[in-house]
Amino acid sequence: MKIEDEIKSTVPLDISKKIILNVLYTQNVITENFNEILKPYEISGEQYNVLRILRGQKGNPANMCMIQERMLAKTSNTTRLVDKLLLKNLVTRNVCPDNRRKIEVLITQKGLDILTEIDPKVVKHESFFSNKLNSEELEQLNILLEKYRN
Amino acid sequence: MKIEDEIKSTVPLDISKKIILNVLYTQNVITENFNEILKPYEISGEQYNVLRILRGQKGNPANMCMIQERMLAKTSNTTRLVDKLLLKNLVTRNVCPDNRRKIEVLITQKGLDILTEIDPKVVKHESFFSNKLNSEELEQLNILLEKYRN
DNA sequence: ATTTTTTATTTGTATATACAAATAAAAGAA
DNA sequence: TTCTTTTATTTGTATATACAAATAAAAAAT
Repeated sequence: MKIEDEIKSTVPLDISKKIILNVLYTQNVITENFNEILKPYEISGEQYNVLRILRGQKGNPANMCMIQERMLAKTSNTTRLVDKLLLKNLVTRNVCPDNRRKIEVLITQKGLDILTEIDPKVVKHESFFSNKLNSEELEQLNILLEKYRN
Repeated sequence: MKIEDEIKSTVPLDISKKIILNVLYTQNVITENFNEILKPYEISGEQYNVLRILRGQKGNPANMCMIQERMLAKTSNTTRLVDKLLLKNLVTRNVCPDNRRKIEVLITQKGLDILTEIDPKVVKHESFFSNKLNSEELEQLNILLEKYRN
């Protein structure tokens, strides 16, 4: 479906506006779809993102700054996301002994187990969208998005 | 900058995941940039979106359902967005005489004036991104996004 | 050694998202 | 006409975003 139809636009839009709307709308579709996957696990998309970053640390603790700069939304409030994960025992949080300003955050086994359970569903989610394009188109879309953003 | 660098990914990502992250991250960049434009006018991106929809009605009142289905984020809470706009006298809200379940929302002259002031900045914002691609690439990006989303 | 600046994190506040439940009027069925 | 269903909107609650200000420890400057 064309973006004009998705937002029931009455006037024709120029290509610059269509692309902006298309990126914003596609993000919404992806996110809504992903939220459905996460619902049974009672974690939000941003909380999942933090867990994924922590797993990527492979046992090394992450501090708040590190998590922040790896987040997609650079203005996410990492403190409060970690608070929520802590309540669910999916992470641990301790003051760094070398630098008492820093906080060491680690994913727990329970956190790792949840990610392992979600993993195949994430792959399916990614395929659901990417299957609609052939591999050449996928590469092209990725290149164009990066060039568009600069 | 490649998406892996933006999120400081340590492991190589496959193309399906890269595109998802790229769409989500590009949306964040576009939105942050657009928020900067709106800041002096003290309206949010979603409030701007409602005003834009109301202007598109060309004097005909819009009801909540109509606004909702024209929004980019289909789960936006239109009632509360209109509440905020009402407080700033940018819209009017009245019960529809023909169907007392429906609400007629209209943009005020003050609302139209603000949009007129913002218009050239929106064009500049759109160009800021689209200037990075030639017209063939723009068409291609638009087509690929729509095909990707289905 | 004390003061200033920088760095890391937390807290506060307004707005928005996501989703469920409540309200209330209109339309349709018995 | 009365009851039931559908439609349109509002309200409640938890979470997240956006941004500014506060806190506090480390590093640098005097």
